[in-house]
Amino acid sequence: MARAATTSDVFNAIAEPQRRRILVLLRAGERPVTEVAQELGLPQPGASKHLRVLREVGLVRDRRAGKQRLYGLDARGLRPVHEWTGGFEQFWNESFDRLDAYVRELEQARQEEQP
Amino acid sequence: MARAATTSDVFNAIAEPQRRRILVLLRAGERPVTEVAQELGLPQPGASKHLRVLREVGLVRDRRAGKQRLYGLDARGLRPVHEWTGGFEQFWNESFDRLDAYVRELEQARQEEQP
DNA sequence: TTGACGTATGCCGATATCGGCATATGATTG
DNA sequence: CAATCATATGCCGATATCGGCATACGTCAA
Repeated sequence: MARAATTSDVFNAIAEPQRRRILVLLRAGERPVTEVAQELGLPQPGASKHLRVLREVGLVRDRRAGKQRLYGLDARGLRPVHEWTGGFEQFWNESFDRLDAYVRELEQARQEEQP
Repeated sequence: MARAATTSDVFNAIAEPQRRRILVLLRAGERPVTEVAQELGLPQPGASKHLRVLREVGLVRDRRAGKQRLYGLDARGLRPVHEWTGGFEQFWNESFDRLDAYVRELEQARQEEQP
């Protein structure tokens, strides 16, 4: 192993809790950094930085509105994530069965230990 | 800001490309570390470490099988991610509209600049 | 222009991360 | 028990990350 991917990809962008909160907040509509920071209880520079990351991966767009800069959601980038996880949907339920099978195997193995 | 969440949560676990590859591979069935490493072209220690992370967040289970230790998928943990992203589904399409609106705004603003 | 507001950036410290390598630990078989 | 195969760990280096703080930059209004 020798260092690999980091930020600048959607999976990483949403790995950060604060950024997830920001995205959720922006579902309610565009907002200037200040408001984001305030509503989430974040320092302004922090909010700014997170928004930068989100912008770089394309999850957020910004537009000037006079003195302010409004940030708005662009959720299209989340679709791949949704689809990727969706690829495991059939396993969510199956997992239980597998777990059962596994447990049953254990039981059996234990019984065979002391015949 | 002062340090926050890291690994040990599903979002972070799947932020790593290699780990995503491992999960996909395990959809095809249980495998010992060696096979995972081999099929993905990873060094064994590397594979072991990634599997450890995946195990810690519960995306993977392991069971002994004689000399080997078989790793199997437990996709249940991916469900929250799927659902979280699903919460933005309605915005995937809407985003286009917003983009259009945004572009239109720009046009208008530009025209107002040179009347 | 000067000021005032809104926002981004730079630098720092603390801490994780991932990969590579060597090696320890575990289990099985002879 | 020794040898062997399977797997996990430890340690390292390079690099990111996130947060905090101060401060630069940008834009508008008087």
